[in-house]
Amino acid sequence: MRDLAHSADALSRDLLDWYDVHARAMPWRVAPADRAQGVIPDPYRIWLSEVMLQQTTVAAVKDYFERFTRRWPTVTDLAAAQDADVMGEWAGLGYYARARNLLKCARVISTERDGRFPDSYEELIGLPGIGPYTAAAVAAIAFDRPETVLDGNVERVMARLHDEHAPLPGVKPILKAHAAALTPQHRPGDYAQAVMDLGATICTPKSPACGICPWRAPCRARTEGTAADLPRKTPKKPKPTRHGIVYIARSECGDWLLERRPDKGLLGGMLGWPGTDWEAAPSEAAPFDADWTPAPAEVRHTFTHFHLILQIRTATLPAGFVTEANQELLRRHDFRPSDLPTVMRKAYDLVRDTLC
DNA sequence: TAAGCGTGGGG
DNA sequence: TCCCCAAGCTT
Repeated sequence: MRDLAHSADALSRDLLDWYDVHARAMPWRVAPADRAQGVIPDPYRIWLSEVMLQQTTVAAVKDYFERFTRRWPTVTDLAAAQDADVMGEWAGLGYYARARNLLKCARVISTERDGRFPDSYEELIGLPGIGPYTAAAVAAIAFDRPETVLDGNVERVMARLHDEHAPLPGVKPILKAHAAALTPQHRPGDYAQAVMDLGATICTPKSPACGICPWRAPCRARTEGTAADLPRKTPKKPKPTRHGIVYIARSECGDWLLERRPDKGLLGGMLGWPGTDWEAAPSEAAPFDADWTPAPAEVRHTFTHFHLILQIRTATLPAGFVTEANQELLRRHDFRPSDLPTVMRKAYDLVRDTLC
């Protein structure tokens, strides 16, 4: 790989100068001015925010972060929480394995490390839910270690800065090397956040604002006019459409019949309505015999790798109904629709007025 | 290693 | 409407 015309020191300095002025305020972030005054970030809040931010936008995370930290102010508080409460608070944020691993990790930190987070990449990586990105991010942001973060933003910024045309994910090691070469020993925590802010606000996927970029001078893709086309990616597979049926039942006194989904797989560990598997063609699988009423509308929902069309049936639960091991009968005041993953809440929203 | 794993917003 | 994408991890 060729070196840039500008030194790594000059680049990191220019970016930190830009960050000092343009750093976005976030609930978990210590502003650069406060950091300069000696304010230290709370590793628990940095870790929690980074896990929430995996494949998730800042806008989507903010409210969840506020609710989590209000309810569980420390990692020890979180470790002591009920599984169902944590899954319920995570509902709607997606990628639910994150919530299960979050709780596992909190319990390891709480019981095996006296509630204190490790401060190095090597000790962080491999904790439940902490991979290469999150380990580097926590080490850099919470502990100001000179680790290199490589997320989608940094990949894009590096691909453009060096005009790398080879497609992701194959080119990732090259981009990581480019990023590592720029990581400074001075203020590495602020620098890590600065590169990501740059990618999120200036070096955006479409129509990047090259004219106001602190790296406009050294950027090769800007010179070549290729910025908007980078990084290249290998084409994605088309999403198939699957079908299913959910069965929403209430007892005479208003209790709701729900199921706790198995930990592994789609929506693992989350609450949901009893229903069929989701496959190419639906087949009935009612949780009990009844005169099930088809709902007039159906749920359309898209997951990471397939589209789903979900029919809904409703019925009244027979008196004396006995729940299976994975089922729960939730009293009207104990049932919070916000505890449901979005696809299940959509089904609820379509029938709630006819059942309440 | 490539596939599985959510959701909401923007162009 | 549809596709892309977002501070990735696990198996």
